[in-house]
Amino acid sequence: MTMQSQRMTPMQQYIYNHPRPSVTVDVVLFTYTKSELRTLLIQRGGPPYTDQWALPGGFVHMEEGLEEAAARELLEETGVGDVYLEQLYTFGDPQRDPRGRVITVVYFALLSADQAERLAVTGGDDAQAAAWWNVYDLPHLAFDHQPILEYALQRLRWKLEWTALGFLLLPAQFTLSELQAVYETILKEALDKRNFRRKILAADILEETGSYREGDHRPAKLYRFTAKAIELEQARRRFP
Amino acid sequence: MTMQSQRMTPMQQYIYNHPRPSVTVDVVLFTYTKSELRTLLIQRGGPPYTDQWALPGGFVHMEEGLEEAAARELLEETGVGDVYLEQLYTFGDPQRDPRGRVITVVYFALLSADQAERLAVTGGDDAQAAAWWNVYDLPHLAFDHQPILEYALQRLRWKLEWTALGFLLLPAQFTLSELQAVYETILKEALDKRNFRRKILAADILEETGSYREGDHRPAKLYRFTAKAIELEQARRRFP
DNA sequence: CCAAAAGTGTTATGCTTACACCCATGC
DNA sequence: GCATGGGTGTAAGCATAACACTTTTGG
Repeated sequence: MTMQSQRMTPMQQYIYNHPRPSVTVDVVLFTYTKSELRTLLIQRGGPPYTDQWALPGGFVHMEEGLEEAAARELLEETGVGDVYLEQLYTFGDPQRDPRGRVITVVYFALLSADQAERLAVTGGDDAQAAAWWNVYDLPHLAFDHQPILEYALQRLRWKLEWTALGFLLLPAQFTLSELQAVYETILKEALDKRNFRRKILAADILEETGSYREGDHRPAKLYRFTAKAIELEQARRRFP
Repeated sequence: MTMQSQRMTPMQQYIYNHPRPSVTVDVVLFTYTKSELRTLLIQRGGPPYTDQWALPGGFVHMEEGLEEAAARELLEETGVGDVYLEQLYTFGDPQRDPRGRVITVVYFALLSADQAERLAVTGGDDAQAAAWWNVYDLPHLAFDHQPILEYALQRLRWKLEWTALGFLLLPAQFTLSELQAVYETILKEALDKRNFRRKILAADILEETGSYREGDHRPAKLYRFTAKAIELEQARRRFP
C-alpha cells in the first residue's frame, strides 16, 4: 500500500493521484418518551432525496476522530450533546449514495428522556427540520438508512438483554413499571413482572430515591440508576 | 450534508473542493496450526515503518464494496481466498498514519488449518514477505495494528464462547481433543474434558466422520462440523 | 366500594460444575 | 505390561421460568 501525493491549489482545491471516497458519519439516536421508542430524523433540504427523512450526519473533518465527528454532527444538526455513543457499523456499498462513493461510519446513540424532552427539536445550524419518530412507524427513509436503522434496533435489543444500558433511555427517576414498559416496547414481548423485578434488582444497579410517583392509583417507588451501573457497563463495552 | 464538486484532469488527477481522507481495509486473519493460534502479517517494503510487520490490507477501490475490498486484498497479498470474513471495527484516529488522514475498516477473518497449510506464504503480488505469527509472540507492529489485533483477539474469544465459529479455524476433520486444545489456546484457560465434550455434542453441530485418527495411542474419533453450525449464532435470552 | 396499578414468594426444571476411573493402542 | 491419550456418568448447586393473590390509592 503506497500513498498518493497530495497538494493544495491556491483556489482551495484538493488534488490526489487516485480518486478518494467521501467519508461521513451518521448517527442513530434513540430515546424513549411518551411510551414510545423514538429515533431522531432530519428532513433533507436538497437533492438527492429532497424532503425525505434521513439519519443525522455529515462529513468527517480531516482533523477530527470518528466518534468526535459523530458527536459534532449530532450537536450541530440537533442540539443534542452529552450522549452515549458507540460505533455501530460502517456501510460502504458503492451504490449507496447517488452522488458518488460515500462510505459512512454509523454511530449508535442513546439519549435520556429528560434530555429529549428539553430539546426544541426543529432544525439546527441549517434550516432542516429535525423530529422524533416512533421507531415502529417511520416515514420512508433516504439512502440506505432504513436497513441501517433496523440494524441499530437489533443492537439496541442486544444491549438491553445483555447490559444495563436501557437506563440511558429513561429520565433520571423512574418506576419499575416504567422500566419494564421500556423493555417490553423495545424487545417487543411481554415480560413477567415478578421475574423482571427480581432480576433488575439483583443486578444491583438501582437505588430507591425515597420518593414516590403519585398518580391515579397506588403510588410507585421511584428509582434511579447508580453511577456504578454506567461504569460497569462501559467496562463491559464490547465495541471500543 | 452537501456534496463536493469533483472533476478529473487530463493528467489523471482527482480534484475535490474539500480534502478527503484515504480509506483502507485491513484484515486480521486467524488460523490454528501446529498447536498455535496464528495470524498473518506482511512485512512492509517501504516507508513508513519499513521492514516492520503489519496487517494485510490496502486501499478501497472506488467501485468495490468494503468486504469485497478486504477479500481482494487478502487474495492479492497472501493468496488466501474462500475465507470467513466479518467487519470488525473502523479506526479513524487522525494521527494513526503519519502520511495523512487514513481511515481503516478492519475485517476479522478465520481460515481453516487445511487452507493455511496449503498456502505457500511468502509474498503475493508485490515482493512483500508474508508470514504466520503466533498471536502470543508477535513482533512489533506498524501503525496502530497492535491494539487492532488485540481487539480482534477479543472478538475471537467472544465468538468462541458464544457461537460455534471456532470450527472454522480447524481442518475439515478433527478430534474432540484437538477442538478442545483450540478452545484452551484461544480462551487461555483449561477446560474440563467431560463437560467440554458434553456441551459441544449437545450443541448438535458435529457429526462423526466414521473414521479415526490413528496415532501413538488409542485412535480417536474424527468429527466434522455440519453446515448448520455456521448459522448458529447463539442467542441466550436474558428475559423469558 | 370499586377500579387500577403496585407489589410480593414458592416451586419445578434444567443447566452448569466438579470430579475419577477404565479403555484401546503402540512400543 | 506400561505409558499415553481417548473416552465415559453422576450428584450438588444454581439460575431460570411459571404462576396468583394482596395492597394501596383515587374517584
